[in-house]
Amino acid sequence: MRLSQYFLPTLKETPSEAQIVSHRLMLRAGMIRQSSAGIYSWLPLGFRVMKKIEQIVREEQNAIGVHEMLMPTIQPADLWRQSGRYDSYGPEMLRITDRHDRDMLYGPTNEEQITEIFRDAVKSYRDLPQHLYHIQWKFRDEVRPRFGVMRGREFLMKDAYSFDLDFEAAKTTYNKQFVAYLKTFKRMGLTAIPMQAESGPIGGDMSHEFVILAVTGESEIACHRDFLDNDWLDNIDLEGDLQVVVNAFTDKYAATDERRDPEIEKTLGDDLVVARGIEVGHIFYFGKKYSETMGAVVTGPNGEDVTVEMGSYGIGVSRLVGGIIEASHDDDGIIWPQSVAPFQAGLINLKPGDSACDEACEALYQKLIDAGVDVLMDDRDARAGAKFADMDLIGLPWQVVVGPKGLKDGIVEVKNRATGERQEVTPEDAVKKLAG
RNA sequence: CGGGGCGUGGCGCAGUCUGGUAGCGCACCUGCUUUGGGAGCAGGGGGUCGGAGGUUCAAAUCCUCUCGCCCCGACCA
Repeated sequence: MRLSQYFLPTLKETPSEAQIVSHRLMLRAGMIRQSSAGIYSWLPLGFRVMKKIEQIVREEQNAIGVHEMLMPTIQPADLWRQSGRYDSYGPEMLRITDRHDRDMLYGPTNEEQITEIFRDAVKSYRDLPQHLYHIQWKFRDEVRPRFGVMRGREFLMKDAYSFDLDFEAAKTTYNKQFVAYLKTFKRMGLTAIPMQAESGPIGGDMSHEFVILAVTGESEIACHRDFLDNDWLDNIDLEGDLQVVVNAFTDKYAATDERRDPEIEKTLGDDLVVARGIEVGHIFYFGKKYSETMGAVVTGPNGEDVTVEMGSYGIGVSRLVGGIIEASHDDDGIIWPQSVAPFQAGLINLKPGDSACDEACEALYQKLIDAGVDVLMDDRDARAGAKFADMDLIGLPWQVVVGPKGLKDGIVEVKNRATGERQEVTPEDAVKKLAG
């Protein structure tokens, strides 16, 4: 991509409404613009990151055999009357009336919708288990949206729903998602700690929040120090026995604020860490809560009616964009992990109009593309300082700087955004380095 | 929803107390000079001060109402 032809409206100054670092950086880096409180437009750069995150989530869901589908954003109120949640959900639910005066709502979640689909289609235990997900926009009319996209009213979420015949099967499904979540967040360069959590208005017994640590985190958490000194985490074979992996994580103490246990914490002593975290995922087993109220029943092996066991598994996709920035930035801007970076590298032409620079950049640009490197070339007629500042701000993992001075010696500079390390190499070596 | 703050050009702000029809920096346009970490000089365009009503000879400034946004708290992916 050529920056001269791209839409990247960066800001030198921070808009006054943005307080926390991810919100500030997302506005300054031209990733988002606010439409109204808690509702954002995603500009090209931000959209790319969100799509990268979405794709990682998708791949890990597909890998455990969950099937992708898509349910609507607008749902009929009657569906929610069946579960009783139309009345209990409260003002967080955005209620709409259509032209025929029918009660509708903008979905804050999709348990009712998926349960209706399931119960109308699945009648025999032979068709179990079923495990489905979609990645769709949700709306929750928060009283007080804040923190930019981390606590918006409109947000993109992956939510999966499982249907099993009995508790044992449901537990296995839960474990699959548990491990899939570990892999998903790890791929994004995050350390997400599974924590015992309240199951909230969705209800249920077995529930874990996946929390990433950040000083600006929204809530306090407590956990065993081991989660931070995470070399043992790297030694867990995520491909191994599910229950063993899940136990490895759940055996160590980790709890959200409302679930903390003073007794256990006393025994931990110096191993106790209290920190702030951002919830990026939440998995629930809630048994028959919806299957009972909505009649999701199959015929069992002995001809008896069996009310199915359900669970739901959410990941805040749009929230993760902000969450990753909270976990990975410095004074100059964002530092994207490779896997979610909007481009892998930035190519800075320090002197557009200079034929040596132009030719070297065009050649490098093409070679990088040919080598499969997603590159953003800053070919704007701007000053060097502005280009460096913008490139640091948008946080691409690598920067290749091409200027007249280096070119005299046949050299370009490769900078690692995360470490700040710079190397002077030939253009050929630069391509090798980035492609490798 | 309780408490607090703020709305003045694209962004950041001053001016409001002590009314006299708008200013600064950045950004933008033109020209010249510059060119390896957000350039310099000169010239230029853009706002009627969130909105409505009121007081006054005169309102960004005073009064009333209203809308929006932000922060703390309660609540939440």
